[in-house]
Amino acid sequence: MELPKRYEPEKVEDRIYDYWEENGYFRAEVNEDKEPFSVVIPPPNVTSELHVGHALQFTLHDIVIRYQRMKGKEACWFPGMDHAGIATQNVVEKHLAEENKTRHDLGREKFVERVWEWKDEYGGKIKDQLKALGSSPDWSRERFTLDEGLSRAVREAFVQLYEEDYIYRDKYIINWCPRCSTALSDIEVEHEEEEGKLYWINYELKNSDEAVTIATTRPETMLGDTALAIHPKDGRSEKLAGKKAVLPLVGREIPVVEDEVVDPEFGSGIVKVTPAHDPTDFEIGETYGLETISVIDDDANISFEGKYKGMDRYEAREEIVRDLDETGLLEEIEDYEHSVGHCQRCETVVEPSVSEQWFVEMEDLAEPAIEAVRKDEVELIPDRWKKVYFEWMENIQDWCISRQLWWGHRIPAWHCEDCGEIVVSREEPHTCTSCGSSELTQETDVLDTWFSSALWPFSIMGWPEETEELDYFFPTNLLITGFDIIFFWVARMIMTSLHFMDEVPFDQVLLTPLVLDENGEKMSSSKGNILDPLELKEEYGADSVRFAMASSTTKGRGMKLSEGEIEDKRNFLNKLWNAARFALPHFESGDSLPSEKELELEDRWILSRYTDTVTQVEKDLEDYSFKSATKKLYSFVWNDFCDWYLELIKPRLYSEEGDEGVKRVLGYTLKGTLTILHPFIPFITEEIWDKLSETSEPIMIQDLPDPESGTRNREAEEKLSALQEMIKAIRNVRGEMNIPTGKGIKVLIDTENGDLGRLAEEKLTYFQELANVDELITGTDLGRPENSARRVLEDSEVLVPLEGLIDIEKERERIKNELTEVENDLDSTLRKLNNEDFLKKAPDEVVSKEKKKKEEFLARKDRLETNLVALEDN
RNA sequence: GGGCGAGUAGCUCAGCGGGAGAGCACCUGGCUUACAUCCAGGAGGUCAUAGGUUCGAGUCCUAUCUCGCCCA
Repeated sequence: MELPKRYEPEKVEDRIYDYWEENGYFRAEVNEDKEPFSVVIPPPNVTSELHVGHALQFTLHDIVIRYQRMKGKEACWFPGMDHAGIATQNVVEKHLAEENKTRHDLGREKFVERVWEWKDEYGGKIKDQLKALGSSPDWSRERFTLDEGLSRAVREAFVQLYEEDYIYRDKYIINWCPRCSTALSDIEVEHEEEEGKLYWINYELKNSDEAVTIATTRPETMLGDTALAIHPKDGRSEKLAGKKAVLPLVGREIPVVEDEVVDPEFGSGIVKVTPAHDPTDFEIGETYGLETISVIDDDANISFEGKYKGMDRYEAREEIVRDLDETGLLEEIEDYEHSVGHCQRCETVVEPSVSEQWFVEMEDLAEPAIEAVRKDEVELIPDRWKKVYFEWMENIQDWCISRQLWWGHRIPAWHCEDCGEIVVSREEPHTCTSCGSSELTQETDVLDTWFSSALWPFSIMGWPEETEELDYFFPTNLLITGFDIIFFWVARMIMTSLHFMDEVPFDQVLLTPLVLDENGEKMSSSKGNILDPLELKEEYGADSVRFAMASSTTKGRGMKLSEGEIEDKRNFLNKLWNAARFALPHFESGDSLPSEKELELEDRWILSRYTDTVTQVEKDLEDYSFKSATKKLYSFVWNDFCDWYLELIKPRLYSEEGDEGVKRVLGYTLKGTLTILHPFIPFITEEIWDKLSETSEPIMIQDLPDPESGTRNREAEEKLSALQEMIKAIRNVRGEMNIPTGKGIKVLIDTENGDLGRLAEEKLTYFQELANVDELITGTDLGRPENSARRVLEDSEVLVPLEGLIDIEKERERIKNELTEVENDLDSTLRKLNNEDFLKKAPDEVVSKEKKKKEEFLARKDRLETNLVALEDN
C-alpha cells in the first residue's frame, strides 16, 4: 500500500467523519456497566458562524470527550443550539428591511413563522462547521432551546419560580435598547469610555436671587428632573436642603434633597435627579418619593410635551444646550471622558428607562450557588475565576427576564381584561382565577434567551420528566466555556440547577481564554484581524487547527493565535504521516512485544520514552493542561521517535536476515502513539490507523494505552543519552569544520569509563548511521593526535583527526569560550561549597550534587586547558 | 476608583526555590532512497525595575513601571 508523500487532509476528513457518524461511534447510551462522562456544549446561537473562539472550545471539548471515550467511559457530548432572541430577530428583521417591510407589517404570528423558516434554512450553519473540525457529539441527542421539550422546561421553571415568589412583575428602571426595542439585563450592557462633555448649568433657587450650579453629561434629561441632590456632608447642604429650585426651560419647582450616594467630587457637588432615566437617580427617587417623569420614549425620542417633543435624544441635547445658553443659564462646557452603556448585540447607546418588567429575585438563589463553589462542589479552573464569580454573586441584582421581542419563549402569564389579575400557568388558562372571566390575553413579552440557557444542562436531558439520562448522565462532569460568560451562563446554571435539581450541574468548569490575534488584540471584523477557522481548515486541515488551538491554550485571559502556529502544526502532521509511510512496509501489528532479551538498546529506550510520554500526556489531560500535552507529544514524535529511533533502526529494518523484533516494537510504539494522539488530531490518526490496521475497528474506539503496563527503563535512557551526546559532538565537529556529510571519518573516544567505551563500540552502527563514522577507536589516554578537533563531554572526550583541515583559530576561539563558560560554572559552584551556611542548611542531595558538579567542571576545565595548550603547540 | 492577568532569545511561549528551554524567524552546510511541510549544525537572554525573604530567587514577598482586560 502506497501513501502519498504528503498528508492531504482534504482527501481524508469528510470521508472519515461520515464513516464515524454512519457507524454511530459518537452515540452514547445509558449503560450501567460503564462509568458515564458527560459534557453539554454551551449552546452556540443559531445565527452564529464559527469563529476562532468556537473553534477553540469545540476542539477542547472534543479532545476531552475522545480521551474519556478511549479511557473506557460512556462518554456523551450533548450538542444543541440556542435561539438567541435578539440576535436572530435582528437578522430576520434585516432581511425584511430589504423588502422594505418591518415585523409589524407581518404581525407577530407571521413574523415568528418567518424566523422559523430562516432558522431551518440558514440557522445552524455552525453545526456543519462543528463537524468540519471533527467534533464528536452525540448528534442523536441534539436539542434546540425552542423545541417542544425545552419550551416545556422553560414554562415549568417559570411557573415554579413564580409560585415560589422568586419571579415578580414591577415597574422599575431597566436598560432599554432603542434599536432592538427591548429591555436588557445589566450584563447585556457593555460600558465603554467615551469622549463626552460635561455641562455646567445654573438652576435658580425659588424666591431667591441665588442659583446653584450642577454638572451633567446628559442635559436633555433635565426635562424629567424632579429634584436636585447634594451630599449631606457638603458644607452647603444645610443652607440648601429643603429649598426649591426652578427647573430651567420648564419652570417646574423641584426640591433639593440630601443623599449620601451623591459624589461630592463630581462636578459642582450638586447633581440633578432624573428618576426616570438614571439608575442612581431612580434610587434617590424611591428614597424621597420623587415623581418619575419619563421624557424619552422607546425610540429614544423626546416625549415630553413642548418644543423638544419628537426630537432624537442627541438632537434635543444640542437644542436644549443652545436654549440654556441663550437664557444665560449655561455656565460652562468642558471636555469629559465618561463611561457609556451600549447594547451588547447592536452597540446602540442604551437608555435607562422606567417600565413594567418581569424580574427574578436573585439573592436567595445565589446563596447556595456561592456555597457550592466555595466548597468546590463546582470547581472553577483556573481557580482565580472564583473571585470574579463571588464578587458578582455577592452583589447580585435582580434579573430582568422579560424582553419586548417576538422570537422566544412567550411568558406563560395571562392578563385578565376584566379584573386585571395575572394568571401564571403551565397550560393556557380559560378563565381568570380571580374573577372567572374568560377575557384573558397572554403576556406579549418573551423571556431572555439566557433564561432557557440557564436550564440547559438538565432540560437537555428531559427535565422536568424524570428520565434515565438525567439519572445516569447528570450532573455532568465538565463544562468548557469562555470566561466572558461566567455570569450569563455558568453562575445562572449553577443557581437553577441547585434550585430545581438539588444538585450542581457539573463538577468542573474549565474557563477558556479569549483568542487574540498575533498582536494580542481582540479579533473583530471592524479591525479586520479575524482568523477564520474554516479558511484555516481549508488550507491546513482540521487537525492542524485543532493541534494549534490546543497548543496555544494558556491559563490566562487571552491566547494569541497566529497562522504560523497552525503551519507549524501542519508540518508536524506531515512528519507523523511520513513516519507512518516509512513504517508501513516494515509494519508488524506489535500487539505483543518481543521478549526482553530480543530487545536492543534503542528498543528499550523508545519504549521507555513512549511510556513516559503517555503517562505525562494523560496526566496533563486530567488537569486540562492542553498546551503541555501537545508539547510533549510533539517532541516525542519528532525528536525521539523520528529523529532518533527511526534512524537507529534502519539497519535492522533493511538487514538481509530480517529482524521481526524491531518490527513489532515499531508497530507497538507507532500504534500506541497514534492512539494517544487521536483525541487531538483525530482525522490523520484514523487515516493512518486504517492503513496500518488489520482490523476494521477504528482508532476512535480503541482503548488508550495503559501507562502502567509500559516500562520505564532509566538505564536505557541514560545509555542512549550518553551515546546521543557523543554523536551530537561529532556532528558538531562536522558542522563547524564543514566536513561533507558523505565523507566518512575516523573518531576516537577517550574515556576512563570503561563501560562507556564498550557501549560506544557495541553501538558502532549508531555512529555509522548518524554521524557517518567509519572507524571508531575507544580507550584511555589515546594520545593527542595532532590536528584533531576535540569535544569535551561529561565523561569522555571525542576526537576527530582532521589532517590539516582544522581551522586552528576557530578551534582556539571555541575552546576559549567553553573555558570561560566552565570557569563561570565552577565559580558559582565553588562559591556555594565555600559557604558554610550552604553546607549546613542545604539538603544533602543538593550539596552532594554540587560537589559532583565541581569535580565535573574541574575535569572539564583541565581537559579544555590541555587542548588549548596542544593547539598552541601546533 | 476596585480587581485580575501578563512582562524570560527578534516573535509566540514553557519553566514557578537548586546547572536559562522549545517552536518560529535568522546564519552555515546538505535534494542522505519516510518527509525540503525536510535533515545536520550555529548564533542569540543583567529572565521589566528597585528593594526584601533565603545558604540559594525567572521561580516566593513588597513596591514601582509598562501593556491588556473585567467590574464600578
